[in-house]
Amino acid sequence: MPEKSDKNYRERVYRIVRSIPPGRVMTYGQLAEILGDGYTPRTVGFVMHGSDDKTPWHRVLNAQGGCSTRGIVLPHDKQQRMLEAEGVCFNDRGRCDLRTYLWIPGEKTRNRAPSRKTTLFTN
DNA sequence: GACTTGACTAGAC
DNA sequence: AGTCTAGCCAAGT
Repeated sequence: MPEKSDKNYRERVYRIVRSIPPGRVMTYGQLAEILGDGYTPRTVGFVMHGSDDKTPWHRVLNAQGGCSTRGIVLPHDKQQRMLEAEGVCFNDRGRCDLRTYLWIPGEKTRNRAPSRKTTLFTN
């Protein structure tokens, strides 16, 4: 149980993000839900903004399976490229299939399903 | 201490 | 399928 220290929750976020294996991705909402203490995707995003090089921030995507870097200093292509290097396939719209690549902590690693026509989860 | 901004999301139109 | 709105929390001003 964290004591709700100032920067404790941030480390918690980093820790979770670091636990994401290569070739897998997580969403801000998912992270917020894991944190649970009333944290929201916004907060997670803000934390990720100050992530270190040790944190695989590129494995964190938005709920739509795309990069929400909002064109700050990070070229969205960069993140996509890094993920592609790890085996994540993106469609023409720059979105990956979360149903296939979404990582859920605690779940067993399952083989990556073959690209099923790049159908989006929320059709 | 109030106001604004931000690497978000879900729901409504 | 795309656009708009409201809710949410933390940090900076």
